[in-house]
Amino acid sequence: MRPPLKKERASTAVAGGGASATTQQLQKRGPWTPAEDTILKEYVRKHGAGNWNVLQKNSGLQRTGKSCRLRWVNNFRPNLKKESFSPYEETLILLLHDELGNRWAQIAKHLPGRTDNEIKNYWNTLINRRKRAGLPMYRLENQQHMPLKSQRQEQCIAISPPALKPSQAILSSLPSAMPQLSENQCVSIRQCPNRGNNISFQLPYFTYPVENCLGYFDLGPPPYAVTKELPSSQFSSNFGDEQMPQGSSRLLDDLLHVIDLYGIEVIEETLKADIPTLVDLILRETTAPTSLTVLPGWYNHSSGVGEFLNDPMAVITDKEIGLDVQQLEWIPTVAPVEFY
DNA sequence: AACACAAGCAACCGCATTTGT
DNA sequence: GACAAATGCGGTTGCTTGTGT
Repeated sequence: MRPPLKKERASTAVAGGGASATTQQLQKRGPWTPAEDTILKEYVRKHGAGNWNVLQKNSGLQRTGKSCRLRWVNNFRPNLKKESFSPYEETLILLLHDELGNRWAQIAKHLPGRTDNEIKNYWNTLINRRKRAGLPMYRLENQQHMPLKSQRQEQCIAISPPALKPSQAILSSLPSAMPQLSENQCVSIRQCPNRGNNISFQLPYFTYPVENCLGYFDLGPPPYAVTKELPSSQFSSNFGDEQMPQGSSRLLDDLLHVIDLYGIEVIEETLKADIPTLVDLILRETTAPTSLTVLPGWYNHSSGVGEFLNDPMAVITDKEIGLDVQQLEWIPTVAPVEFY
């Protein structure tokens, strides 16, 4: 049985905002009926949207002007989209929320055909889902905030750039049961306190799910894990001493995914005004002489992993860091890795 | 089949801002 | 400029629907 309602909706209840209690007591509340919708649409067709209180007085609708406006804006406004959010729209919401916060109306202006209400609902659903799953929120203030450089120095023995471009020695050392790395895929080797399904590198910015881990080298405790490089880790490392711009690495991954799908013009056109810092950094990085190259199909949406290839000259090999992979014991991960 | 619970979404409420007089 | 009404916005509620037991 559902819990007792805190406040039952009643047709005689006093609604908020504007009109007197006497007037409000006559107003109908709750879900709109098809008949009411027809009256509303017909009135707006004849007289246009706006003057909602006049509409309420002249149309015969027993609804407040506010209620009429809300019903129109959220359901009958021209060019409203009815389908679910696309991955592009979802990404835009994440990015814009990171920049603008809970300013739903501002966010909605960047998503034609979408209402602030549905964006707000989408966000709240997303947040609740992540809470239930025990996942962190996207915004930086919800994470431990440290400059990336110091994180790397403390936590990693090798991280991009230079990424560890697998040499033939590494490639040939992979057991046949493991998915094969291609020549141009980048990996990192990091200390890893544990193995199995719950591995985490315990970095504020990077929490690698198991599918990003290709396997482990035993160099003596602790074990070292080999991971595919997320786009953001490749990308952000080129910022030098700069801190990560607003947004988590996952957020940057999502944005790079958008660029991969729709081209860099998309972010220039739609996001430049809202998140200039992040967009500027991306534009700078992607147009610099030693530009990074997004490989086609680097992003696997289902697993959330991807590849981002550095300038070939910036990549070092296992030999260059003196790692003799032939002497290492290779232990496959529990879960197979999806490759593309 | 009946019930309990969770999730998603439409609508409400109160406050802030804008517009009209 | 002062005031009132209209409109817009964001937080919240509670209804509907789906799923598990």
